[in-house]
Amino acid sequence: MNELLTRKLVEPGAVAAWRRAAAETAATSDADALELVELFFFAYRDFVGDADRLLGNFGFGRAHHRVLHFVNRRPGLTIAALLDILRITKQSLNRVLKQLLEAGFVEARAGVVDRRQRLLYPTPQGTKLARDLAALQSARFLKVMDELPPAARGAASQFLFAMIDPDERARVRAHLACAKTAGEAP
Amino acid sequence: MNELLTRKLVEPGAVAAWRRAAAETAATSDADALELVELFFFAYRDFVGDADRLLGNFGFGRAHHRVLHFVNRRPGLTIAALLDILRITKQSLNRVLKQLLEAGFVEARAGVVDRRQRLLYPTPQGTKLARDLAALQSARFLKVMDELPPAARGAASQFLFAMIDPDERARVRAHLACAKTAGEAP
DNA sequence: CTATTTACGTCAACTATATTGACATAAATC
DNA sequence: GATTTATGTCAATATAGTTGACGTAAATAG
Repeated sequence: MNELLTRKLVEPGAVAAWRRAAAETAATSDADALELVELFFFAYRDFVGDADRLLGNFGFGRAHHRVLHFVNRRPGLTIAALLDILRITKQSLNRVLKQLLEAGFVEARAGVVDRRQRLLYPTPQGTKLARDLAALQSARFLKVMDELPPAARGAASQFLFAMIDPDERARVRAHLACAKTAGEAP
Repeated sequence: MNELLTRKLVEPGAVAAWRRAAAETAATSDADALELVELFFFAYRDFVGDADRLLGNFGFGRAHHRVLHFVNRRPGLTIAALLDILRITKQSLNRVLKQLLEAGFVEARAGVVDRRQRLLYPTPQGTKLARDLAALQSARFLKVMDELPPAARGAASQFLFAMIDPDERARVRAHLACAKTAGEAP
């Protein structure tokens, strides 16, 4: 891949957007919005593709990835909290969670305050896989941030957060606040 | 929804990012990257949720949406081109495409230059549904762009494009170049 | 003009991920 | 003691995808 070519490619509707921004007429047109819709589709397609390949080696799929990821990020997570994050039914969660428990990537301990609850923790093996998966996806972001002009970097985070349903933002914020930095001492 | 609260919420890692950007030390840490991974997950979850509800009324799913969307955006698309965009097998495409054809949302005409090809076009009904779906998703982007500071708007497009695999960018660029503005006269 | 390749369709079996609905159990709470 | 809560589980079903094998008509190469 030619670097010059690559650099030149980083600007679909961005050129027009910049011109308008520069001209202080920063409205976003319907055509721009449609372009964003498609870019979001392609970006997500490639984003999840990375992890899919690694997961295949373990006989796991995306569903396992999501569970392992959030358990690793928030050790001690309850089933109810996980269901709330993933927005799936308990039957659906139970299938993949059972596999992760049996394969020894996640373990469940009875809750101390409420013994009905099952608190989920990653095993050392689970932590390692979660870290490897996170590394793949983080690498994409780190590379992207490197490609982007410094001024655009903070904007990416703002943009994604603004894309979340307003009534969901508080929940996401709470999740981020109590999340562990992945890959801490296993 | 309290406006003040909402405004305050638009800044997960963004605060830190801004401080660093202001301090001219604009490196992106692993922790920031992880946060972006999760924001991307939540943002995409909500993004597709909008359209899912409308599709349900027609007995269609996401797969139908994607096909209809790209046929509407690029009338005259061939099966091969569509397979290349969606990255699924022809068997998988055929199932949903057949349903869209039978339901009268898409029609296929034999290619003029190569009569083996089937050129796909939206019917008036298909155009309407595609437009309604696009309107839902565009609305989210338009609202987001409105929430964001003008300087961050162009960055969103740049960011998403940079998230796409480098070897895919030329293809995406070509697609965007020859795409029709959705919702043109049916 | 025959041979091969290409663009597409189709049958079949299978996997992964989700759903709804009903029922079970143990622990917490009223 | 009755009820609610947190979770597990059985069963049936839907959607979206896969691989593999085979068919057919049209374009193209020899």
